[in-house]
Amino acid sequence: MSEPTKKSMDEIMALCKRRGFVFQASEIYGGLNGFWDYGPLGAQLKKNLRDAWWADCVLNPPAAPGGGDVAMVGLDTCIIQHPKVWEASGHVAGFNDPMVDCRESKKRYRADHLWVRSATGLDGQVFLVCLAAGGAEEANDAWGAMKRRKDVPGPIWDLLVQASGTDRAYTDLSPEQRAAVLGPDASKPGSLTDPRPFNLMFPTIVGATGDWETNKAYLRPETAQGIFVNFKNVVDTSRVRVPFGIAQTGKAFRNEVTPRNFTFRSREFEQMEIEFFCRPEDAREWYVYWRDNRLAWWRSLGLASDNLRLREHDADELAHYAKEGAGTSDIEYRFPFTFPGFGELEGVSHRSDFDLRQHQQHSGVKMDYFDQERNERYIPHVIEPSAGLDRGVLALLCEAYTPDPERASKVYMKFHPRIAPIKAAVFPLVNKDGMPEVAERLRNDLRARFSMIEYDAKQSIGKRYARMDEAGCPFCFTIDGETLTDNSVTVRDRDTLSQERIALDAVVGYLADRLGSAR
RNA sequence: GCGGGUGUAGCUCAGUGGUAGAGCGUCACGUUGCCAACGUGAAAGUCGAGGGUUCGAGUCCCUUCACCCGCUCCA
Repeated sequence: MSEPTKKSMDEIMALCKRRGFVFQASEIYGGLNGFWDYGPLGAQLKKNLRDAWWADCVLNPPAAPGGGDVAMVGLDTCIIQHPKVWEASGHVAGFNDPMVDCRESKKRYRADHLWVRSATGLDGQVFLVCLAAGGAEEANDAWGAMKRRKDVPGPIWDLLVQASGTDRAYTDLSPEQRAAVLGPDASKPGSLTDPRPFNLMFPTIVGATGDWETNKAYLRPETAQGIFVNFKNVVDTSRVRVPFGIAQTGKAFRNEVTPRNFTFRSREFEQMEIEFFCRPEDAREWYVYWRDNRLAWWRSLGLASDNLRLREHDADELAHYAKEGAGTSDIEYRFPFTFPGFGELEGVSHRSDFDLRQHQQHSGVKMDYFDQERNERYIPHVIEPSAGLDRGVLALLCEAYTPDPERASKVYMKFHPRIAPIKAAVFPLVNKDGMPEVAERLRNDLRARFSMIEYDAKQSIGKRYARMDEAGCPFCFTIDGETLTDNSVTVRDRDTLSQERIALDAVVGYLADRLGSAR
């Protein structure tokens, strides 16, 4: 195993454009920040990844911890849900955090993390600010920590020592008072902006004559809630019993503060989410099951190098629904733009019974589940493996990108055959002498049986191999003069460049063996 | 949101005030007959967009958009 090296994101992006994997959205109008389109090869690659996920999570999930079957069903819910869904889920409150910028230090803070004490400086009253995420009690500790710091400049130190009074929220100050506030990382007062709201959800209007006041709705910021609000429907109609899971893929939308890093942080993106419902006592066991199986799944698609890792969250970074749960972890990939760091591909978290309980409370509909085997009633706990489909595609593109100065294309895409957009190519060595007829017949046979099959009779054979290298096609079958006499063809392997002769009528079997369940 | 950089053909880039260019790729024809071969030819550009200065702007100025990098943010 060679040392991981940093690939050039610029080169990967150039190839994505050149070969039709990814285009900038609305490109002819100058593009739109945070939006990307998939070209012909990218669309197929993304579909292959989505299909592999569905096949391995819904249709044929890994065996249960104690052996035996795991019950999984699929769902496809709306992008626009009732606005109350997002009040219940916490997104209306949580996605509207007011933020404060510091003009001097260029830092940005959540307004509700800023706590204020007053002091009297040379120019009159000054307000000091400290940073504390937990609330007023934690702010008290934060002041103590500030006083123990050795790098506080003298004038500020003088203010700090005499700062007094109870902690007040920054958001409670008047505009005049804010002008006298000394930011946590500033040297002079008045560098902080007013709190500005950040609406991470996309608002929209339902109804052709709707107005913003009465008909406001949101594009979903996650697919998960569509599953939770259908929990009862699935239980009542699908003959599933706890433990079981509901899976869904689909678009989600977030007004990211800073879309960045190619498709990694997009404002429109696709998720692949599972909500797995289980008894509270079994949450830890199922958490471990999904965490380990999801990691193994990404490995099985070719992200098998040191570029993939599992990271358990620390207690202090857990989301509101996951505190004190069975665990939360990220499956992370080392992207060129995060190198040597990692970026999140999938999060596996124990959401406890938070969501079902919230919806029960807000809707008034009972979400508890009667377990007939145990004769007990409870609201199930949830283990959520939530993967980013577009991030998965990006990781596959980055992992596959393999520079090779020795070959004509200088680079090839080493996709796992299962997710490679083009499964195989068929070439007549020469576009005459009966070869095209045989090649076209083979192409038709393969297309009837497998996914995307490329046919190319143009230009030299070397160029055609090189084109397939950049597209990441794993196998090329070439019909030559010998085929016409003995019905054999050559197979050219993308990764080894080796060729072998096999019988024409063995090609279908050859491909089927190597593509496995993927077609 | 702040700072830095970039933006010219599908891709990589040259072009410092005076006719829009090259290499590669793409396409056609010929030749070749297993790794971007060769020959001839062709298509392809709102020079990111808008405004200004100028006799004249790809080039200078202003504004704006997009992408990359560093902060920031990331339920």
